[in-house]
Amino acid sequence: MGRSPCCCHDAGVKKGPWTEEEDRTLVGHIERHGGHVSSWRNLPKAAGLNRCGKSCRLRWTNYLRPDIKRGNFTDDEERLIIALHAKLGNKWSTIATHLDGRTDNEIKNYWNTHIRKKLLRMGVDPVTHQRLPPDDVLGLGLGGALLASPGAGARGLPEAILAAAASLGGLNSVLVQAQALQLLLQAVNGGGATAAAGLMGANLVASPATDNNNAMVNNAGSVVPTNFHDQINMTNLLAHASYPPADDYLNTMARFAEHHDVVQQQQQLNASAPAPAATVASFPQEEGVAAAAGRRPVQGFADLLLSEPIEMPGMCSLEDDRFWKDMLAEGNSLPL
DNA sequence: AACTTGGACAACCGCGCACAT
DNA sequence: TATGTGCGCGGTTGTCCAAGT
Repeated sequence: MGRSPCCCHDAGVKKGPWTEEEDRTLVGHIERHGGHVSSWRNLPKAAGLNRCGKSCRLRWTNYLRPDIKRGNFTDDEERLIIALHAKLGNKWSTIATHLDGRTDNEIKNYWNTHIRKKLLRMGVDPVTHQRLPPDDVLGLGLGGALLASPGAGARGLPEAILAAAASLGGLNSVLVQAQALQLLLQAVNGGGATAAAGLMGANLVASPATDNNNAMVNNAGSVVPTNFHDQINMTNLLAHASYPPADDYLNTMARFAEHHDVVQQQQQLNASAPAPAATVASFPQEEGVAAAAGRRPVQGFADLLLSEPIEMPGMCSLEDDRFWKDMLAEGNSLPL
Protein backbone atom coordinates (compact mmCIF):
# COMPACT_ATOMS: atom_id res chain seq x y z
CA MET A 1 0.00 0.00 0.00
CA GLY A 2 1.61 3.12 1.21
CA ARG A 3 5.15 4.01 0.58
CA SER A 4 7.50 3.32 3.38
CA PRO A 5 10.05 5.90 4.45
CA CYS A 6 13.10 5.38 2.33
CA CYS A 7 16.46 4.87 3.94
CA CYS A 8 17.70 7.54 1.56
CA HIS A 9 16.22 10.07 3.95
CA ASP A 10 18.44 8.87 6.75
CA ALA A 11 20.99 11.39 7.83
CA GLY A 12 24.51 10.36 6.99
CA VAL A 13 23.63 8.17 4.03
CA LYS A 14 25.93 9.09 1.20
CA LYS A 15 24.50 10.43 -2.04
CA GLY A 16 25.97 11.43 -5.36
CA PRO A 17 28.45 9.77 -7.67
CA TRP A 18 29.81 6.39 -6.73
CA THR A 19 33.50 5.89 -6.14
CA GLU A 20 35.48 2.97 -7.54
CA GLU A 21 35.87 1.63 -4.03
CA GLU A 22 32.10 1.63 -3.49
CA ASP A 23 31.62 -0.07 -6.86
CA ARG A 24 34.10 -2.78 -5.93
CA THR A 25 32.41 -3.30 -2.59
CA LEU A 26 28.98 -3.61 -4.15
CA VAL A 27 30.08 -5.91 -6.95
CA GLY A 28 32.11 -8.04 -4.56
CA HIS A 29 29.17 -8.44 -2.21
CA ILE A 30 26.72 -9.38 -4.94
CA GLU A 31 29.17 -11.80 -6.54
CA ARG A 32 29.76 -13.49 -3.20
CA HIS A 33 26.03 -14.12 -3.11
CA GLY A 34 25.95 -15.67 -6.54
CA GLY A 35 24.82 -12.52 -8.30
CA HIS A 36 21.56 -12.61 -6.44
CA VAL A 37 20.24 -9.97 -4.05
CA SER A 38 17.61 -11.12 -1.59
CA SER A 39 16.99 -7.72 -0.06
CA TRP A 40 18.22 -4.44 -1.43
CA ARG A 41 17.21 -2.70 1.75
CA ASN A 42 19.52 -4.84 3.84
CA LEU A 43 22.32 -4.94 1.31
CA PRO A 44 24.14 -1.73 2.25
CA LYS A 45 24.54 -2.80 5.85
CA ALA A 46 25.57 -6.32 4.91
CA ALA A 47 28.03 -5.08 2.32
CA GLY A 48 29.40 -2.32 4.49
CA LEU A 49 28.21 0.49 2.26
CA ASN A 50 26.98 3.83 3.52
CA ARG A 51 24.40 3.98 0.77
CA CYS A 52 20.66 3.66 0.41
CA GLY A 53 19.52 0.23 -0.77
CA LYS A 54 17.71 1.87 -3.59
CA SER A 55 20.85 3.63 -4.68
CA CYS A 56 22.69 0.29 -4.63
CA ARG A 57 20.06 -1.35 -6.78
CA LEU A 58 20.16 1.49 -9.28
CA ARG A 59 23.94 1.44 -9.44
CA TRP A 60 23.94 -2.31 -10.00
CA THR A 61 21.14 -2.51 -12.55
CA ASN A 62 22.18 0.53 -14.54
CA TYR A 63 25.94 0.38 -14.41
CA LEU A 64 27.66 -2.50 -12.67
CA ARG A 65 25.70 -5.50 -13.90
CA PRO A 66 28.06 -7.71 -15.94
CA ASP A 67 25.67 -8.19 -18.84
CA ILE A 68 25.35 -4.49 -19.60
CA LYS A 69 26.40 -3.44 -23.06
CA ARG A 70 28.37 -0.23 -23.11
CA GLY A 71 29.06 2.07 -26.01
CA ASN A 72 27.06 3.85 -28.65
CA PHE A 73 23.70 2.66 -29.85
CA THR A 74 23.71 1.08 -33.29
CA ASP A 75 21.39 2.22 -36.06
CA ASP A 76 19.37 -0.96 -35.63
CA GLU A 77 19.01 -0.37 -31.93
CA GLU A 78 17.90 3.18 -32.58
CA ARG A 79 15.28 2.10 -35.10
CA LEU A 80 14.06 -0.58 -32.77
CA ILE A 81 13.71 1.92 -29.93
CA ILE A 82 11.70 4.25 -32.13
CA ALA A 83 9.46 1.44 -33.32
CA LEU A 84 8.91 0.18 -29.80
CA HIS A 85 8.28 3.66 -28.48
CA ALA A 86 5.68 4.23 -31.18
CA LYS A 87 3.86 1.19 -29.89
CA LEU A 88 4.55 1.32 -26.17
CA GLY A 89 5.13 4.94 -25.29
CA ASN A 90 7.47 5.73 -22.40
CA LYS A 91 7.59 2.15 -21.18
CA TRP A 92 11.35 2.25 -20.95
CA SER A 93 11.71 -0.91 -18.94
CA THR A 94 9.60 -2.85 -21.42
CA ILE A 95 11.50 -1.38 -24.33
CA ALA A 96 14.73 -2.35 -22.59
CA THR A 97 13.69 -6.01 -22.52
CA HIS A 98 13.90 -6.00 -26.32
CA LEU A 99 17.45 -4.66 -26.44
CA ASP A 100 20.09 -7.00 -25.13
CA GLY A 101 22.33 -5.41 -22.55
CA ARG A 102 20.66 -2.02 -22.56
CA THR A 103 19.04 -0.57 -19.46
CA ASP A 104 15.84 1.38 -19.27
CA ASN A 105 17.74 4.36 -17.91
CA GLU A 106 20.21 4.27 -20.77
CA ILE A 107 17.45 4.02 -23.36
CA LYS A 108 15.50 6.78 -21.69
CA ASN A 109 18.54 9.04 -21.67
CA TYR A 110 19.34 8.20 -25.28
CA TRP A 111 15.79 8.96 -26.27
CA ASN A 112 15.75 12.31 -24.53
CA THR A 113 19.14 13.46 -25.74
CA HIS A 114 19.30 12.05 -29.26
CA ILE A 115 16.21 10.46 -30.75
CA ARG A 116 13.73 13.03 -29.52
CA LYS A 117 15.62 15.86 -31.16
CA LYS A 118 16.17 13.85 -34.29
CA LEU A 119 12.46 13.20 -34.69
CA LEU A 120 11.65 16.85 -34.12
CA ARG A 121 14.10 17.77 -36.85
CA MET A 122 12.36 15.28 -39.10
CA GLY A 123 9.03 16.91 -38.41
CA VAL A 124 7.76 14.04 -36.30
CA ASP A 125 6.24 14.53 -32.90
CA PRO A 126 8.30 12.34 -30.54
CA VAL A 127 5.34 11.86 -28.24
CA THR A 128 2.60 10.86 -30.66
CA HIS A 129 4.85 9.80 -33.57
CA GLN A 130 2.59 11.79 -35.81
CA ARG A 131 3.86 14.37 -38.18
CA LEU A 132 3.94 17.77 -36.63
CA PRO A 133 1.43 20.27 -37.99
CA PRO A 134 2.85 21.61 -41.25
CA ASP A 135 2.99 25.13 -39.93
CA ASP A 136 5.22 23.98 -37.11
CA VAL A 137 7.67 22.61 -39.61
CA LEU A 138 7.32 24.67 -42.75
CA GLY A 139 6.19 27.83 -41.09
CA LEU A 140 9.04 27.89 -38.68
CA GLY A 141 11.40 25.93 -40.84
CA LEU A 142 11.46 26.04 -44.59
CA GLY A 143 8.93 28.86 -44.85
CA GLY A 144 10.66 30.88 -42.21
CA ALA A 145 14.03 30.28 -43.75
CA LEU A 146 12.62 31.32 -47.10
CA LEU A 147 11.13 34.48 -45.74
CA ALA A 148 14.36 35.28 -44.03
CA SER A 149 16.36 34.46 -47.11
CA PRO A 150 17.76 37.59 -48.72
CA GLY A 151 17.15 38.07 -52.40
CA ALA A 152 14.42 35.49 -52.59
CA GLY A 153 12.98 37.19 -55.58
CA ALA A 154 11.64 35.54 -58.69
CA ARG A 155 15.03 34.42 -59.95
CA GLY A 156 16.48 33.64 -56.59
CA LEU A 157 13.67 31.47 -55.28
CA PRO A 158 14.87 28.03 -56.32
CA GLU A 159 18.26 28.75 -54.86
CA ALA A 160 16.65 30.18 -51.78
CA ILE A 161 14.51 27.08 -51.36
CA LEU A 162 17.52 24.85 -51.84
CA ALA A 163 19.47 26.84 -49.30
CA ALA A 164 16.57 26.82 -46.88
CA ALA A 165 16.18 23.08 -47.31
CA ALA A 166 19.87 22.55 -46.80
CA SER A 167 19.69 24.57 -43.63
CA LEU A 168 17.10 22.13 -42.38
CA GLY A 169 19.15 19.03 -42.89
CA GLY A 170 16.92 16.95 -40.73
CA LEU A 171 13.79 17.41 -42.78
CA ASN A 172 12.79 13.93 -43.58
CA SER A 173 9.11 13.38 -43.91
CA VAL A 174 7.10 12.90 -47.02
CA LEU A 175 4.65 15.51 -45.90
CA VAL A 176 7.32 18.10 -45.48
CA GLN A 177 9.00 17.13 -48.70
CA ALA A 178 5.74 17.25 -50.58
CA GLN A 179 5.05 20.67 -49.23
CA ALA A 180 8.53 21.79 -50.08
CA LEU A 181 7.95 20.45 -53.55
CA GLN A 182 4.67 22.31 -53.78
CA LEU A 183 6.35 25.44 -52.61
CA LEU A 184 9.08 24.95 -55.13
CA LEU A 185 6.70 24.27 -57.98
CA GLN A 186 4.64 27.26 -57.07
CA ALA A 187 7.71 29.38 -57.02
CA VAL A 188 9.07 27.99 -60.27
CA ASN A 189 5.77 28.08 -62.09
CA GLY A 190 4.71 31.35 -60.64
CA GLY A 191 1.32 29.74 -60.86
CA GLY A 192 0.07 28.12 -57.77
CA ALA A 193 -1.36 25.03 -56.29
CA THR A 194 -3.70 24.08 -59.07
CA ALA A 195 -0.96 24.13 -61.67
CA ALA A 196 1.14 21.88 -59.50
CA ALA A 197 -1.80 19.58 -59.01
CA GLY A 198 -2.21 19.30 -62.73
CA LEU A 199 1.43 18.53 -63.19
CA MET A 200 1.34 15.79 -60.68
CA GLY A 201 -1.86 14.36 -62.08
CA ALA A 202 -3.62 13.91 -58.79
CA ASN A 203 -5.12 15.61 -55.81
CA LEU A 204 -1.86 16.05 -54.03
CA VAL A 205 -2.44 19.75 -54.09
CA ALA A 206 -5.97 20.97 -53.97
CA SER A 207 -7.67 24.27 -53.90
CA PRO A 208 -8.18 25.80 -50.49
CA ALA A 209 -11.88 25.55 -51.26
CA THR A 210 -11.63 21.79 -51.36
CA ASP A 211 -14.35 19.77 -49.76
CA ASN A 212 -11.80 17.37 -48.35
CA ASN A 213 -12.66 17.51 -44.70
CA ASN A 214 -9.45 15.82 -43.75
CA ALA A 215 -7.27 18.41 -45.34
CA MET A 216 -5.83 21.56 -43.97
CA VAL A 217 -4.26 24.58 -45.55
CA ASN A 218 -0.75 25.41 -44.60
CA ASN A 219 0.77 28.82 -44.62
CA ALA A 220 2.08 28.30 -48.10
CA GLY A 221 -1.49 28.11 -49.35
CA SER A 222 -1.36 24.41 -50.06
CA VAL A 223 -3.82 21.86 -48.83
CA VAL A 224 -2.21 19.03 -46.97
CA PRO A 225 -3.83 15.88 -45.69
CA THR A 226 -4.19 15.51 -42.00
CA ASN A 227 -5.10 11.88 -41.71
CA PHE A 228 -2.99 8.86 -42.09
CA HIS A 229 -4.50 7.42 -45.23
CA ASP A 230 -4.06 10.64 -47.10
CA GLN A 231 -0.49 10.68 -46.02
CA ILE A 232 -0.01 7.18 -47.32
CA ASN A 233 -1.72 8.13 -50.56
CA MET A 234 0.64 11.00 -50.82
CA THR A 235 3.53 8.67 -50.23
CA ASN A 236 2.42 6.31 -52.97
CA LEU A 237 1.59 9.18 -55.24
CA LEU A 238 5.04 10.58 -54.88
CA ALA A 239 6.57 7.19 -55.46
CA HIS A 240 4.59 6.68 -58.63
CA ALA A 241 5.27 10.19 -59.77
CA SER A 242 8.95 9.23 -59.87
CA TYR A 243 9.87 11.81 -57.35
CA PRO A 244 12.31 10.51 -54.81
CA PRO A 245 10.28 10.38 -51.63
CA ALA A 246 12.66 10.07 -48.77
CA ASP A 247 10.57 9.15 -45.81
CA ASP A 248 13.13 7.08 -44.01
CA TYR A 249 11.01 7.24 -40.93
CA LEU A 250 7.95 5.68 -42.57
CA ASN A 251 10.03 2.97 -44.15
CA THR A 252 11.94 2.26 -41.02
CA MET A 253 8.87 1.95 -38.89
CA ALA A 254 7.13 -0.25 -41.39
CA ARG A 255 10.10 -2.56 -41.75
CA PHE A 256 10.65 -2.90 -38.06
CA ALA A 257 7.01 -3.58 -37.51
CA GLU A 258 7.46 -6.73 -39.56
CA HIS A 259 10.11 -8.07 -37.27
CA HIS A 260 9.19 -6.57 -33.96
CA ASP A 261 5.52 -6.88 -33.37
CA VAL A 262 5.86 -6.42 -29.66
CA VAL A 263 2.34 -7.15 -28.61
CA GLN A 264 2.24 -10.33 -30.63
CA GLN A 265 5.55 -11.49 -29.22
CA GLN A 266 4.49 -10.86 -25.70
CA GLN A 267 1.11 -12.47 -26.14
CA GLN A 268 2.94 -15.55 -27.36
CA LEU A 269 5.27 -15.37 -24.40
CA ASN A 270 2.35 -14.96 -22.08
CA ALA A 271 0.56 -17.94 -23.49
CA SER A 272 3.55 -20.26 -23.61
CA ALA A 273 5.28 -19.86 -20.29
CA PRO A 274 5.16 -18.00 -17.04
CA ALA A 275 7.24 -14.93 -17.61
CA PRO A 276 9.30 -13.12 -15.01
CA ALA A 277 7.23 -11.07 -12.61
CA ALA A 278 8.12 -7.73 -14.13
CA THR A 279 7.13 -8.85 -17.60
CA VAL A 280 3.87 -10.37 -16.48
CA ALA A 281 2.99 -7.22 -14.64
CA SER A 282 3.58 -5.12 -17.70
CA PHE A 283 1.30 -6.98 -20.11
CA PRO A 284 -2.05 -5.40 -19.35
CA GLN A 285 -0.56 -1.93 -19.39
CA GLU A 286 1.15 -2.59 -22.68
CA GLU A 287 -2.00 -3.71 -24.36
CA GLY A 288 -3.69 -0.63 -23.06
CA VAL A 289 -1.00 1.59 -24.42
CA ALA A 290 -0.99 -0.12 -27.78
CA ALA A 291 -4.75 0.11 -28.00
CA ALA A 292 -4.70 3.73 -26.97
CA ALA A 293 -2.03 4.51 -29.50
CA GLY A 294 -4.20 3.15 -32.25
CA ARG A 295 -7.25 5.10 -31.22
CA ARG A 296 -8.25 8.28 -32.95
CA PRO A 297 -7.69 11.13 -32.87
CA VAL A 298 -4.23 10.11 -31.82
CA GLN A 299 -3.77 8.16 -34.96
CA GLY A 300 -0.16 7.99 -35.83
CA PHE A 301 2.60 5.56 -36.38
CA ALA A 302 1.13 2.96 -34.12
CA ASP A 303 -1.28 2.21 -36.95
CA LEU A 304 1.48 2.31 -39.43
CA LEU A 305 3.31 -0.39 -37.55
CA LEU A 306 0.51 -2.78 -38.26
CA SER A 307 0.16 -1.90 -41.92
CA GLU A 308 1.97 -3.22 -44.94
CA PRO A 309 5.37 -1.79 -45.60
CA ILE A 310 5.27 0.84 -48.26
CA GLU A 311 7.34 0.40 -51.37
CA MET A 312 9.43 3.45 -51.98
CA PRO A 313 11.70 2.96 -54.96
CA GLY A 314 14.58 5.27 -55.53
CA MET A 315 14.61 6.47 -51.98
CA CYS A 316 17.32 8.80 -50.89
CA SER A 317 17.83 10.76 -47.77
CA LEU A 318 17.00 14.36 -47.32
CA GLU A 319 20.23 14.60 -45.46
CA ASP A 320 21.68 14.23 -48.91
CA ASP A 321 21.81 17.34 -51.03
CA ARG A 322 21.10 15.23 -54.06
CA PHE A 323 17.44 15.00 -53.12
CA TRP A 324 16.96 18.70 -53.30
CA LYS A 325 19.01 19.08 -56.44
CA ASP A 326 17.01 16.34 -58.14
CA MET A 327 13.80 17.91 -56.99
CA LEU A 328 14.85 21.25 -58.28
CA ALA A 329 15.81 19.72 -61.63
CA GLU A 330 12.46 17.93 -61.83
CA GLY A 331 10.64 21.14 -61.11
CA ASN A 332 12.54 23.02 -63.75
CA SER A 333 11.99 20.35 -66.38
CA LEU A 334 8.27 20.07 -65.87
CA PRO A 335 6.06 21.53 -68.61
CA LEU A 336 4.41 24.75 -67.58
C1' DA B 1 42.29 32.77 -19.27
C1' DA B 2 37.80 33.15 -17.46
C1' DC B 3 33.21 32.57 -18.03
C1' DT B 4 28.95 30.83 -20.19
C1' DT B 5 26.24 27.54 -22.51
C1' DG B 6 24.57 23.24 -23.81
C1' DG B 7 24.92 18.20 -24.36
C1' DA B 8 25.32 13.76 -22.24
C1' DC B 9 24.51 10.74 -18.77
C1' DA B 10 24.52 9.12 -13.95
C1' DA B 11 21.84 9.37 -10.03
C1' DC B 12 17.94 10.75 -7.25
C1' DC B 13 13.00 11.21 -6.03
C1' DG B 14 8.42 9.99 -5.37
C1' DC B 15 4.64 7.14 -6.77
C1' DG B 16 2.25 2.85 -7.42
C1' DC B 17 2.08 -2.06 -7.41
C1' DA B 18 2.61 -6.72 -5.48
C1' DC B 19 3.03 -9.26 -1.67
C1' DA B 20 3.36 -10.33 3.32
C1' DT B 21 1.50 -9.96 7.80
C1' DT C 1 -9.58 -5.91 5.25
C1' DA C 2 -6.06 -2.85 6.68
C1' DT C 3 -1.44 -1.91 7.02
C1' DG C 4 3.58 -2.46 6.33
C1' DT C 5 7.48 -3.58 3.31
C1' DG C 6 10.20 -3.87 -0.74
C1' DC C 7 10.85 -3.11 -5.36
C1' DG C 8 10.38 -1.27 -10.09
C1' DC C 9 9.24 2.48 -12.88
C1' DG C 10 9.17 7.04 -15.05
C1' DG C 11 10.23 11.80 -14.44
C1' DT C 12 13.51 15.00 -12.97
C1' DT C 13 17.78 16.84 -11.27
C1' DG C 14 22.75 17.13 -10.68
C1' DT C 15 27.29 16.80 -12.39
C1' DC C 16 30.80 16.63 -15.66
C1' DC C 17 32.87 18.17 -19.74
C1' DA C 18 33.56 20.20 -24.23
C1' DA C 19 32.71 24.00 -27.19
C1' DG C 20 31.88 28.71 -27.80
C1' DT C 21 32.34 33.64 -26.52
